Amino acid sequence: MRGQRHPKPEDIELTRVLYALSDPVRLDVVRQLDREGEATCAALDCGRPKSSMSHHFRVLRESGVIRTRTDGTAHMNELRRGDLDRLFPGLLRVVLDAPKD
Amino acid sequence: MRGQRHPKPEDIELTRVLYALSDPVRLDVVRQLDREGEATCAALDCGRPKSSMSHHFRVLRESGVIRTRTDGTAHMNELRRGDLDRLFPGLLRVVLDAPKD
DNA sequence: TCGCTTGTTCGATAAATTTCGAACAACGGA
DNA sequence: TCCGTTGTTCGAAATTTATCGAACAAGCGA
Repeated sequence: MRGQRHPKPEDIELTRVLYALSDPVRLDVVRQLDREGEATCAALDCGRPKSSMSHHFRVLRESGVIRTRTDGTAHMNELRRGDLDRLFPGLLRVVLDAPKD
Repeated sequence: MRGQRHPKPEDIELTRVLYALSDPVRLDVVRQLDREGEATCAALDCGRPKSSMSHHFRVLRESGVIRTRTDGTAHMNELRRGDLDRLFPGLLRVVLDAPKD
């Protein structure tokens, strides 16, 4: 439960971001974060065990899609909207507006 | 070298499209098709063997990103711009405008 | 029809991902 | 300090993907 790795904006790669978003569970997390702004991991479980969700959060985090902040024992997650909009203008909007598969 | 499977527009799924685009080789193919409109598989090899490229073309095709038309012994590929723009407006533009990783 | 060209398919191997229980670590409150 | 909560990390198994040579298929021209 240590400081997580977040890529610097200039290290965020399109292919990794697309990959991170290409999973239904992770996409669902992104949609929830869009609606709710911020949320703990627990609040976002998609019916999966903690260890599974932890994996998905890591993929999202290391690709640069979300930022995780430690708040007590909880981890607050939020979209890196600013960075993503700057790097890939419109991507987040397209993905969030798309009909759920 | 048979008739290929192309998903109907209503069967194109966002997560599959994102996945298809999340590979550097495939993304490169998409960029070339954007510039050149249409191209044979051979014209698009990225230094990989035919069998490898054939795999990538299939992923792109079955996800709905490209359409492949048989022309003699050659296969002409093109982006499914219309379908993609209708389903996920802006996605193609964002991806094509993004700086190459 | 023979042969060349273009791609697909098969098979096998290697690598990466996903999943999830169990153990561990950090924090904060009683 | 002890304990409950929140997540991460570890390990292992199952699945999926990527790669690429070799064999195959189809169209076209000589």
